[in-house]
Amino acid sequence: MVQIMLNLKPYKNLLKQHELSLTAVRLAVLETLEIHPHSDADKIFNIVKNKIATTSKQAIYKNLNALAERGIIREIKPKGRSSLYETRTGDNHHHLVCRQCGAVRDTDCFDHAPCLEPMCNHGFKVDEAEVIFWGLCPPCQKNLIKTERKEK
Amino acid sequence: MVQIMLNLKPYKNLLKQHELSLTAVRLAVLETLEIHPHSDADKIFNIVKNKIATTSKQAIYKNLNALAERGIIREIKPKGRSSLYETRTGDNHHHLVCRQCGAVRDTDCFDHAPCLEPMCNHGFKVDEAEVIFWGLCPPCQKNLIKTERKEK
DNA sequence: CAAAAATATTGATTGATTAAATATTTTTTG
DNA sequence: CAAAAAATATTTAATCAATCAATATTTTTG
Repeated sequence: MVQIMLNLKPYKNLLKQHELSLTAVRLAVLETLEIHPHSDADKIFNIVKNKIATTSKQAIYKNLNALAERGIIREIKPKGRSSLYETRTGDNHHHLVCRQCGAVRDTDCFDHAPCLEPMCNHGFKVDEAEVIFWGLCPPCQKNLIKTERKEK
Repeated sequence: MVQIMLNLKPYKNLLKQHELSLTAVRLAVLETLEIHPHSDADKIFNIVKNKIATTSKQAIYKNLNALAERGIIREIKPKGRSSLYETRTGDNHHHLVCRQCGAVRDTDCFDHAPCLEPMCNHGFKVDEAEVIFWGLCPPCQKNLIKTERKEK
């Protein structure tokens, strides 16, 4: 098991600013997301449980919602999966999701904010563009080629 | 109640091409989606039930999945909502979703296919870009202004 | 450190969606 | 066109993520 030292001070300040108390579970959730971006509640729960054996899934969910509401973390929800969370926020970056294995990768926004300008906005006041690129990650592309060969 | 006559022949051909049988429920689902784009399974179920009183939600779900798998319809899933379906496919168009009332509107893809080109693709082979623009629709913007005035 | 506020834990519940088994409809074939 | 085969529909039960409510514990504040 690898121990990674994280500086949680910036988060502690951020939580204070948002009038959120500094609880063990909350900090553990943030730490987990720093190390494992794009995790879902279940995965976070299992990781946090290693540190805080008595923790509950409910606490994980509540914290994820509280943090996401305040923009401290960001929630993405590719269809067919549970919600995923990440600490990288405020840059409107996008995601690549593998149809096969579910791998998730970040990719930058095209420009400063063109993503917030749809072709026709129907009078909508747009504040967020959520972009998911669906496809196959490199390993799954290779597996597909192997499978195709076998099928011949 | 307004009766709208729809020509379902193109769909019948499409279903044949995909080796799907022409069942009453399936055609009713397609007809419903033509008239009410961005409907969820429950809404479709209720509308279809008016025509086919004995129908089941299970049949609706199975048909939606079968049609979506073959690209005959498209599924979108804004976070926090059930899956929505539409018959407009193949043009990689995007969606505007109102945070307040949930209204959904189509908006065209920016260009022919730039949406399929993320900044950095991490070696992914991308085949679809799913874009949801979040914001407020015109009526909800007005309501917000009213509410702000009242609060003063 | 004690009171007040916020959060955590526990247990039950919801809601969308899927699974499995049987009945019915649609398609195919002679 | 009728019977067999295949596909689909219906019914009932189950799953899974996520939320709600009530009580216990922790954190914050003065």
